[in-house]
Amino acid sequence: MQKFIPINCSKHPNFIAMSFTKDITHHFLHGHTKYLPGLSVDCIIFGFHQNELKVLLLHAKYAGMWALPGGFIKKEEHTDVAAQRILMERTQLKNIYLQQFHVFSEPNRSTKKIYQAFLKSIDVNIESSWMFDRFITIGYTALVDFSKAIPVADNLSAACQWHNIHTLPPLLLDHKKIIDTALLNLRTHLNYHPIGYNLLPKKFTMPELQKLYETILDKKLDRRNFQRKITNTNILKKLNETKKGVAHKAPNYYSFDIKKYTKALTTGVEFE
Amino acid sequence: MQKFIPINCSKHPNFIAMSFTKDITHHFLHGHTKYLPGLSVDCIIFGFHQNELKVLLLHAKYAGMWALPGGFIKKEEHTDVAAQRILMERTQLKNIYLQQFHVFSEPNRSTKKIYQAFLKSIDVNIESSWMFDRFITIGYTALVDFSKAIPVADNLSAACQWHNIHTLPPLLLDHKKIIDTALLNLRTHLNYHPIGYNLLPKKFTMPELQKLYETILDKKLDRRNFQRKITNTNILKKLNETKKGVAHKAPNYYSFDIKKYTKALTTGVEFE
DNA sequence: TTTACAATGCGTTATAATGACACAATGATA
DNA sequence: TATCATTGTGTCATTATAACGCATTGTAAA
Repeated sequence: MQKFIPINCSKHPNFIAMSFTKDITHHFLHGHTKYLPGLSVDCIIFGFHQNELKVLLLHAKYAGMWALPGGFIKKEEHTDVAAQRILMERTQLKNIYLQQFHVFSEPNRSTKKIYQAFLKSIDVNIESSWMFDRFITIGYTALVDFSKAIPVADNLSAACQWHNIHTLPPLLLDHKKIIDTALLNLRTHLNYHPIGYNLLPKKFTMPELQKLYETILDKKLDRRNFQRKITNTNILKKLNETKKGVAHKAPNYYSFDIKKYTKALTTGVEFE
Repeated sequence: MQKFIPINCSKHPNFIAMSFTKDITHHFLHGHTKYLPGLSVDCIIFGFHQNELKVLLLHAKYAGMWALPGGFIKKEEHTDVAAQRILMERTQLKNIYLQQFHVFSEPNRSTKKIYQAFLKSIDVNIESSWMFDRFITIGYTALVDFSKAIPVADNLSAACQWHNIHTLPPLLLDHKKIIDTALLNLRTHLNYHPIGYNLLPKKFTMPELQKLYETILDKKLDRRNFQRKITNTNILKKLNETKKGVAHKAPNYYSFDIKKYTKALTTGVEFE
């Protein structure tokens, strides 16, 4: 016979589940004392890996489907700070390029039924909750270095994973539309601002940078014209180092001139 | 001696004030049953008149200063619809170009003290109200035909007037910052999208259109190059009509080719 | 060791876009 | 009828862009 372990003890086999249930219940019943009601932040976290543009998604336990990493805004918190906090919790990264791009406010933006079914499934009985309300969400775009981000799921999610922008799974609510809008926004942004500092490693080759642009714009660019245009923006520093262990001619390494890059972020550079 | 008139009667000299007090009290005590809490919409309504870019402002009774026309979002309302509603109430105009551009969420965005002083001044005693909370606001930019708009104040305002963008009075809270952001946004927008359809009368002359661009961009443009660039966008129709009663050579009238204009709004046109 | 190869780095050329400016046409006013 | 500020159209030099050529490089196959 199994030895008795008090259910409050972390060694009890049900401990995680019990703590989870307790947390969930508390969040549904009392979350509104900590967070602003009816308003959330969703982060579209873009990464670049193996020549593919990726988005970080959570597999929501309560919905059985994928969703954008999001969260709520504390009573005295700036939404930008809330977004930074959420981004940090999901990727372990600080000081990341992050920018609000659109507010989504369809009147039917509510997961009430989904939450109710979920709560029933875990034997939690909650009649009413702030979480059942309609939510208006502020979309934030983040660009992160894929190799540096460490995806971490929240307690309502079973997984936190990168997904190819072109092969997205079915998504919660209007999250597909939110991602589409974010991508369109990123493309427009790309034409008038430098990009890449947050998406590429410290040093990178010209073909890698070009691939990034091609991936985001979803079209081929002329190799030689690309090099000339990018070089003319003056945001790059050519390093005295070539990539090793590659077939054919080894490409040179570059890094961003962060001073000029930052300046170009505000003043803008024409790209195409 | 003055004849007695029941205070509920519209002929009573205090009627307007009484109704006003009643409306205010109801709004502060029960507004949260109709509107989403802590969230508002502010409209930056741009107009163009006598070669000046104008913004529509309200003189807030409760603050004794000017403020942006704004309002709240109904429980089941899209924020775009809320903005349209507010715009319509202040200008009597429907189907206006309107676009959200930024969310403002400083933690200190609250007019609690201002409201409390105001309520005290009109002998209304309200201890707590949803209106005392911190508000996050969604900024919307509207472009309207100055000559068609009919400014109407709301019941919390003493006046609704156009103000020159360069000579703005002191403004409530962060409203100055909101206008600045809207203007920056408008300038950026101008470079890649057609503009003018909502800011000019149906027919207009080339110098008038140029003045609009110059006013928004706040710089001089070459008359001849401007004409060529605008003409090349193909969004104009040259009318067989010249402006009458002007000294010197009479300029031709133009109107927008609304089909091509609308297309250019989505696909974009380069301006400079 | 030599050669082939695929990718890189640096050009060239034709075309289009841009900025600066010239000049004739216009039409109310003197 | 002459004046003149303003408009409409055109020119030209300069710059930006797209399309493409070719030598260089370093690995891998011959």
